[in-house]
Amino acid sequence: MFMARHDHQLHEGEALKKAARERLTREGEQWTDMRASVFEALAHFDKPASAYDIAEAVSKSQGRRVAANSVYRILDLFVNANLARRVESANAYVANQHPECLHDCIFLICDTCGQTVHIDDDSLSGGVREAARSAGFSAPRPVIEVRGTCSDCEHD
Amino acid sequence: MFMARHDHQLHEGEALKKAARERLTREGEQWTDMRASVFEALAHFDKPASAYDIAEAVSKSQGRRVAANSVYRILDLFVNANLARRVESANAYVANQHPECLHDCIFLICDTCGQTVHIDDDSLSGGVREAARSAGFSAPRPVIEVRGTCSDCEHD
DNA sequence: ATTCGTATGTTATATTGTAACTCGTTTGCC
DNA sequence: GGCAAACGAGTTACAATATAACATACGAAT
Repeated sequence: MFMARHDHQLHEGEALKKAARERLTREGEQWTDMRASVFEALAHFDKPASAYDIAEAVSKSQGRRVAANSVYRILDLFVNANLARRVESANAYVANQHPECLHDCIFLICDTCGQTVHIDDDSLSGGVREAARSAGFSAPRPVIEVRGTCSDCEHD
Repeated sequence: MFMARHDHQLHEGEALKKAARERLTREGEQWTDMRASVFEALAHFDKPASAYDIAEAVSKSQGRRVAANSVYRILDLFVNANLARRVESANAYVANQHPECLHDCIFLICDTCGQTVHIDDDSLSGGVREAARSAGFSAPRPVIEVRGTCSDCEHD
């Protein structure tokens, strides 16, 4: 089976941070220190991170106690602005590697190690959207995730 | 777009309860009073119910305090036995209307009223499974849900 | 200077989910 | 019958996730 190809850029490190900042400001929102800290913490995790994980990381990097509360607010903002995604079946968040373009994305989450890979396949997500529409749902936002075992964990 | 058709039976009321009991006993599990109560409570909700919602309903029907704890155990059993499904994006559960056959199912959840409809489309879910496999994931269990607005709530 | 909007802090609380241990009943075995 | 094993459920405690309500800080607009 063929995967939909991405010809847009995947950002990382500083480039990702810059792309995120630009995206957020283009939305008319501010790129504050706090938001930068939260984004940085989020981007440094190599698997989906809970709001509390992020609160802890930010607390460390700031040398003061940052409440989960504030992190939730910023994560909500990020999700709305397409800077981050929520992984529903893990109650956790990941940074979006290409905040400039909209996709329904598909997460593959390893039940063993928690590693999560993110694929885009607009034909699949489009099919799901269409199915929802023909059932009378408007403004559909597909949540497509797969729990399973990744190839690394399979070799045990 | 065409929907995969279901030619199997949709159960309701007593028939559903009977089908659930048969399925569970065929799995080698017991159909106890407590399990019957939980199933009944679950089946009576017209939208996904949290474990705590169910605990409350069961408490009422039994005239005594039933802890959420016990309900969770039974819900897990039900999910494993295909008597119920978990709606990940709502942290809630629904009864499976046809416990005798396996499907990856797709939930459409109205963000306004909470109503949830359940569709099966094996070509869509199969596509998601395949995408996961070709990314190296084994034993894939798709979670496909759509948040949106149902046709009833659209007319406001 | 005052007011307003926005971002964040602070505290409290609600909701969802597990862990650990106990008790009672049934079943099978001697 | 007596006993142990297996299972279902009760009970208590707690962990993890999420939201609500209100206070404070600060810059921009009037």
